[in-house]
Amino acid sequence: MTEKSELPLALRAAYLAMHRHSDAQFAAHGVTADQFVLLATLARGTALTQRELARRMPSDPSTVRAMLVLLEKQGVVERDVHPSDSRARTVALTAAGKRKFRQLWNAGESIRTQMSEAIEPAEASELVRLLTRIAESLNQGVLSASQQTNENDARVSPA
Amino acid sequence: MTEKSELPLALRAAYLAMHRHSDAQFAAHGVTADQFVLLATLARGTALTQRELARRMPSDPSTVRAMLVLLEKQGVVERDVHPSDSRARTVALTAAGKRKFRQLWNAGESIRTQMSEAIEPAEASELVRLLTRIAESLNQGVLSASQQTNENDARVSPA
DNA sequence: TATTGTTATACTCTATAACTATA
DNA sequence: TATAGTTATAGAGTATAACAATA
Repeated sequence: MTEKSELPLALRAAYLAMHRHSDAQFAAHGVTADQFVLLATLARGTALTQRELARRMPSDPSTVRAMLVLLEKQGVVERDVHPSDSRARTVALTAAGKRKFRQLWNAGESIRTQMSEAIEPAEASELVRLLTRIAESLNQGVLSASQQTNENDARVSPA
Repeated sequence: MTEKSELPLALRAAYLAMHRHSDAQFAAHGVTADQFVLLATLARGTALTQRELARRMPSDPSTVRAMLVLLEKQGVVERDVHPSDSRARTVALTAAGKRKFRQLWNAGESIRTQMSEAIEPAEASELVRLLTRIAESLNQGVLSASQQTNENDARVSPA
């Protein structure tokens, strides 16, 4: 019962600490922690549609659009018409965006190190497992049918 | 190495899921998840100064002030001059604020239940322990001397 | 001199709803 | 009819810097 009421605040405290340190670290590179997540998502799955990008963040399509507009101004992201669905637009890192992302990944290394070294290696994998399970449990029944596509779907090739 | 790079995203995913579900749950009561955290902080340590409230959230004093202005309009929070330090102001829940907080606590019960039931009880206490350790590690050296006061300090009685 | 809080200001993220164009 | 994206709009959190009042 104690953990039940403490867990939300502990989760919040850990996330906020990470988020603020990340913002501080990335500020020198002109991006926010959330923009870093967007770039990282693109780096792992190139040429996603905006909708698919939003689903993976996870975030809202209109939020993602606002972020993309900012990132396009920086020249790190570009949008092109989708080859088979002319309603849709694909999003990808530019060459400059890929360089920027590598810089950002290195800039974030100290935070990742500090987080993983705060606990034992076995505890880290346990922690990831528990966090993932909680996220899945909370999101149970929230995703619409179209959002439940497989991670390997929704590339440029027809979903 | 896998966990090291996955942990940040897993932490983010779990927090965002919780935060969005909380916002949705509290929206019917006219408050946000972050405002709930502020009210909960007040409920546990009445008559804090704004600065101390910000430290415990944790948040920024000017952010907290913006939130307090919104909450004062709702009549759930009141600020009074500090009895011994007339620069400072104490913040407390009004009677209506205490009622509101009890409603909100009940409204959040389903989320707390869902989170704690997604994992084993023993895992829940482990999870809280690991999250707390990570937060502490990240905040190491960040707090200024005045912020490192004991949890029992900084009430209305002289700190 | 240092600290508490306020004010002004600006930016990012968030999200809903109405809309256009296309599937 | 449903879907992808845009636009307009609004609000909420975040944080910095300059300032007044007080310790």
